[in-house]
Parts: sequence; C-alpha cells; structure tokens
Amino acid sequence: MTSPDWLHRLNPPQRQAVTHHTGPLLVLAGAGSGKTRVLTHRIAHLIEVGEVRPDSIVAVTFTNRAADEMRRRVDSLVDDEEAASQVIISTFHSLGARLLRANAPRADLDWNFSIYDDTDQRRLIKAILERRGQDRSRSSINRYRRYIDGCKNRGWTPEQAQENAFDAEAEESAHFYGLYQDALYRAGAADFGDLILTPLVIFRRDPHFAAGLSHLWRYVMVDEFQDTNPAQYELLDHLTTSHDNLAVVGDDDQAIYRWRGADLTHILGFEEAHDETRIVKLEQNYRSTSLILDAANDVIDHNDRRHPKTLWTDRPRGEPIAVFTGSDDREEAAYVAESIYNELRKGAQPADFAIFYRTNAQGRLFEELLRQWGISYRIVGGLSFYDRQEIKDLLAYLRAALNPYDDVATARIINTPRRGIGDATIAKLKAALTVEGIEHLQDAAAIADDEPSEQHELFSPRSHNPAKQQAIEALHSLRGVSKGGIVSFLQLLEQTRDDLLHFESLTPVVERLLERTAYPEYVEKSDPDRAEDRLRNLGELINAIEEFERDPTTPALLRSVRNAIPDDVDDPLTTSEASLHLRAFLDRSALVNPSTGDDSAESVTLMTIHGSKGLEFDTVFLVGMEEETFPSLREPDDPDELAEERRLAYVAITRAQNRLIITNARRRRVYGKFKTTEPSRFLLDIDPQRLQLDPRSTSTHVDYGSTHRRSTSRRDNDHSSHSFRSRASSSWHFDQSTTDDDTAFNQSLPDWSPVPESHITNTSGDPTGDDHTLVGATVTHTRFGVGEVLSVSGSGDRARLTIDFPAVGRQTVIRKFLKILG
DNA sequence: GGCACACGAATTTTT
DNA sequence: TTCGTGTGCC
Repeated sequence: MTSPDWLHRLNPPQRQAVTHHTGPLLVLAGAGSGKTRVLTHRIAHLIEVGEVRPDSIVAVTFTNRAADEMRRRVDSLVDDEEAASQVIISTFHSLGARLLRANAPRADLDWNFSIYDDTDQRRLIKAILERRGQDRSRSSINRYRRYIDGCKNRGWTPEQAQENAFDAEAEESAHFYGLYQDALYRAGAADFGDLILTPLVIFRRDPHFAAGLSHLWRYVMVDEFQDTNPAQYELLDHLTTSHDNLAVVGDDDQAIYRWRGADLTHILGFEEAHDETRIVKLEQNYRSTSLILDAANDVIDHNDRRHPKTLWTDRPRGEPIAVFTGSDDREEAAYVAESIYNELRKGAQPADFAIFYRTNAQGRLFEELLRQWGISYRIVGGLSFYDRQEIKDLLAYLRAALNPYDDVATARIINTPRRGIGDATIAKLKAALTVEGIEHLQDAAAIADDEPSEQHELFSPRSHNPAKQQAIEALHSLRGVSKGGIVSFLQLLEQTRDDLLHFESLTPVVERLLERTAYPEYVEKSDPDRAEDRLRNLGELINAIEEFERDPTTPALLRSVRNAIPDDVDDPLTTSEASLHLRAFLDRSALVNPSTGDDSAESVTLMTIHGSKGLEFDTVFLVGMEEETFPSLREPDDPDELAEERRLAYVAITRAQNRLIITNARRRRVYGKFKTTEPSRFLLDIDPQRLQLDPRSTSTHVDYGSTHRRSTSRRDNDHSSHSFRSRASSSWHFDQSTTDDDTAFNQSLPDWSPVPESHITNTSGDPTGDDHTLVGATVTHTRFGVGEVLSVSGSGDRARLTIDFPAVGRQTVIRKFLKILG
C-alpha cells in the first residue's frame, strides 16, 4: 500500500504520530497545533495503510461537538465511505450508554432503563431526603450530589466509598450514596456517572467480557486526554487489556475539568504507566498571531507542574490586543456589540466573531445588546433545548410510559397538565411505597384505581402492619377529582404504550401524546406570554424526532441496539420498533445539547470559555476579565484552583486567530446589585507591550499598555466622567474617519437606553441614502409586537428603523427583523 | 386542589 | 435578577 497523498501535508511530528500504529502513543499537542488533524489522519492511515478493520477503531472525545467534528473530518478524509462510517467515534458518556444498552442485564438493568440527567438526579436525591425526613434544602441536595458524583468520578461504588470514608461525615455521605444507588436501581435508571461507572463495574466483575471487547476494539484513541477522570482512565485500561494500542492526545495546559474529577496525573504520568510509550510533541501553532500566542504564554507561564514544551508559530506578529474597560457591565456589552457591528459593516462575517465569558449568566447582556444592534447570534451551551420545561415534560411522559419504574419521570408529569392530583394525593401515593409489593408510583396509582376488594386479597395477608394497611386504605379512599385524575393519567400512559407497540415510527406516538394530554392548550392557558415560544419548542421536538428517524446513521444505531437484545426477550414494549426508536432518541436527548438561536454560519457565537475548547475564531472577545468573575475562586487560597483558572484563560486566549479583545467593567451587577471590581490578575500578567487600551474606555483601573499609560492613569481619578479624551491610538474597531463619536458616546453612555440613532448614523461609513418611504408604516417584531416607524436610516434589509412599540417603547431595529404591514 | 403572593437564597464551568 | 419554596386564601 502506498502512502496516501495527504501524508506530505503533515509536519514531521504530526506524521510521526499519524504513522505510529501499535503500542502506546502520547501526543502532547499544544493549542492550535493540529491535534484533531492528527487524530483524524491517524484513523485514515490505520484504515488505508494499516489495513485495519474500521470497526476496530474507537475514538473517544469529551464533547459531542468534538465527536461530530471528528466524524465529519474522518468521513471526508477516508475514501471508502462505508469504512469511514464503521469507525466508532463517540463521547465517553455515549460510549458508556451504548455499552449499557447492549448489556443491560449484566448490570441488572432493565432494557428500558432511563438515563437521569442532573435535574433528575437532584429530584431523586430530594425524594430520598424527604422520605427520611432530612433537610432537603438546595445546599443539602447539592452537597450529596457533589459527593456522589465525586465518588463516581473516582470509580467508587458505594462500598468503596464506605471503605474510603475516614470520618463520620464521609461515612454518612457514603451511606447516603448507597441509598441513592438503591433508589436509582428501583427506578430502573442510570445517572451520568453510572454511564462510566456501571460499565466499569461490569468489567471488574467479568474481566473476560472486557478482554473480549478489547479484542474487538483494537485501536483506542482519546482526545483531550488531560480531562480524563480516574473512572474513565480505568475504563480505558479495561478496553486495552489485550493490547496496548492506546493513543492519547492532549495538552496539560488545557486541563479545565478538575471540578469534574479530571486528574492531570493521567497525562503527566502516562509515560510511566505505559511501557515503551512513544511521545510526540506538537509545538508549532498554526492558529494564532505570534502576539496572541505570546500573551497566552505570559499567562500560562505562572503555572508549574507542566509538561515542558514551547509553542511557537511562524505567523506574523499581528495586531495588538485591544483592551476595553467599561464603566459597567452594560457598557462593556454595548462596546462589544458596537465593535462587531462596525466590523460587519466593513464586510466581516458574523461567524468570525466569538464572545467568551466565564459563566453562562454573563451571556444575557451580550445577547440583549447584540439583538439591539440587529446582529444575529447563537448561544452554545447554557440551558439546553432539552432542559426546557415543556420538552422535559414531554420526554418525561415518554420515559414514564417506556419505563413504569421511573418515579422521577412519573412524579414530574403526574399532575402536569393539572388533572386534580394535588399534594395530598401524591403524599398518599408516596406513603404506599412503604408497603412491600408496591415499589413504584405507578403501582400505587394502579391500586388507587383498583377495586378495594381485590387489593385486600392481594395485600392484606402480607401487611399486618396497621400503618401500611392504612396507606393502602388511604389510596382506596380517593374519590372524585383525584381518583378521576389518577384513572385518566394511567390511561394516558397505557394508550401511549399501546401506540409504542403499534406504530413503526415515534413521530405519531408523540403527536398523539400531545393531543391526549392537551399539553399545547395547557401551555397557552398557563403561560400565555411565552406560549408562542414554548409551542414552537414542542414543534421543534417533533422535528428533532423526525430528523432523528430520517438520519442516515440512525438505522445502523437501531440495528446495533436491536441486535443486542437476545431472542428470548419477548417483552413487546422492549422489542417494538417505536420503542427502539424511543430508547435511542431518549439516550441522545439526554447526552446531546444543541445550541440555541440562529444556528446558521451567519451568526456570532456566544459561549463559556469551557465551551470554547477545541474551537477557533478569527476574532475573540474575552469579556468580564475581572477578579472574582475570572478567576472565579471558590477557595481563594487553593493554588490548584487558581492554576486551573489560569489554564482556562490560556484556553480562551489561544482560541483567537487574528484578533483578541479583552474587556471588563468597573462595576458589575451581581444578583441585581452593583459591585465594584478589580481587573483580572490574568490581564495584568500579560506584558503591557502587547496590549493597547481602546480609547473608548471610559475608565481604567491600571496602566494597561505603555502608550496610554499617562492618559489612563490620570483617568483613574475621573470616575464620574463618561467622556474619553485620549484618542491617540487607532485600534482596530475605532473608526477614525468618523467625526463626532465623542458626542455620540457622551450622549449614549450616561443612560443605558437603546443605542441612540445619532450613534448609528455616525458609524455608517458610506450612507447610501435613507429609505424614508417606511416612515409611518406599521410593522411587527417577534418580540416587541406591533409598532409604528418613526424614522429610518439606511435602506434595504440592513436599514435601521426607529420604531415606537406601544408595548416596550422606542426601539431601533434592523429592517430584516421586521415584518412591514403597511 | 389550585392559585396568587411574598420571601429568601443563589451561580461557576458539562456529560 | 431569577428561581424555587412556603404561606394563606378561594
């Protein structure tokens, strides 16, 4: 077999990594050094040169986005389409889910087990605390949740947790972990941690099983290896028992998941743990200008305990890093929005821009301001589509139908929409769960629905305990609305199960469910303000299901799920076509969260820094660079925590290809109250030579950048003024050709009203003549409603219209976001 | 049983 | 600011 023609396009170390087929391989890949490139090319090389079976290659990532990206690139790189599709590319969690789905009985799980996300997890913990009469405050729930997750990340079962508990508190927590695990078991459910831990437990118990799997999957690759936690690490160990073909790629400087149990020693000690490890260092950065790279190094240099490496680039020095300090967080956001707006006018593409913040909550303001400037954006991460109330409700119905043991799902929707099952009734149902033979809410509901005589026969002999007897009688005593509600609820689930048996596709099942529950009507009545949005979400869920069923990769997925079920399983709810679809879809919805907003390439990206890892953008705005916000230190004295925040800053900076703009604000609203801030130490770590203060900064804390040292320090004492005087520089987003920006800012900054018109007309570089024909027209806007046009600047789709909306007052909106009624 | 209201608490980061 | 929880009333 000859070398593929793409081999010469790789640099020497990349080529070394790609052509290394067997034995352990550690690729230390600096930011922007072609990490994904190496992984995908190595897969192609294994197939095309090594003549390795494609289905013996497993590539594991941490995020779905990374998995999707890798899939896309492998597909385009490998000539043989069929072969490419057989390579397993998956996140750790999806891989775990897949293993469990195919081997549910080994873990003593029902085929239809549910996957609990952290909301479900919290609800379950709360239910246990409730049952035990313990404190069920949020902090208590979170404490247990953190503890349990921590154990699972370490690969500890409740027994191991007990063994590792060295004080009373830990013992108590470990005990609770056991109770929690029992409850999960009874609910036929696995939480996220179990997706890793349970396969691990199977492997430990049955090494032959693990060995068999490792014979099948002979080439294992791991992306972002620095983020593996001990459980994942052990899982990899089992998967490679019969060989040591483990290729890991990572960068210790980009380890940002310590809080999720990631352990840096895995990558730092890989060489010692694996004999004859081949180490390849990728040190040439192809992404960023040298100045950006230097700034990143300024920040990361403060960390010790790193793999020694020097990242270099032959790219030009590039533009200085712009720094802007707003007088408050709103001004900061306005600055970013305006800067992007100006660049777009000059012909830049929205997709070139990204805004990175430390916490999701910071995104809101940027969202608002971008919308005001008529810039389309998308938010990646944050509350996911599948986290929305209406979506979770509908999925809970499906889960409760598929898995009657799933009490968290059942409890969620037993009275949603309202059907007369109130707190008192639910308390009666829960009270009955203490009786043997009644394990689940749906059992209890069924007893309430039954005739008393039958039940007495069934349960009386066993429950002499008067309290239990009483619990059952309480169920039987239910009458009227409550009883009716229970009857219709059970009927609803039964009908849905029936549909699952009789339909080939999931779509009609869900449509009929929506109809039967009258959920849309419920939304309209209970939440008229947001009804439109929420109904659209429900529509999108149906679309997502349809799309899933149409997806070309779905049949293969379904086949593997179906094949895993032995022939002697004849439960129709497990084997029916629609239920197969449902399980696969639920798994996916639990593990994948799509971005929200305008998802086309035509939008600016907003995300947390964590979400940005692995991505690159022409221009990056790194916002909120203040102490407490970033770094955000829970334990201010914990050096490890600070080191991780520093790596986070490093990740953020190295995402930028050509331009980096760092912003912060002098004061910021936290919980609705203003707090004054200090600049981030990470900003101060950057050599001022590389920075350039944007002259529009209304104030600044310190001397960033030598050019402006004098003028800025003077302004330090000038907190009240919003004007800016220092205009010496021509930073990239400052259009010097405009004449009265000063006035514009002076007018616009003191009050935080929508950006005034004067400002907008000023920034239009080449006025094309305003389209006044629209003045006086009636228009509608999706958010603001109907309004009347007061004035227009510009023409065409991009024209900016100032409109009087009776509902929200005066707003300036881009033409293309409006519908003109006449 | 359901609703409206007031109060208090809370935020990293993601599968 | 926004969320969830608890209270009191119909």
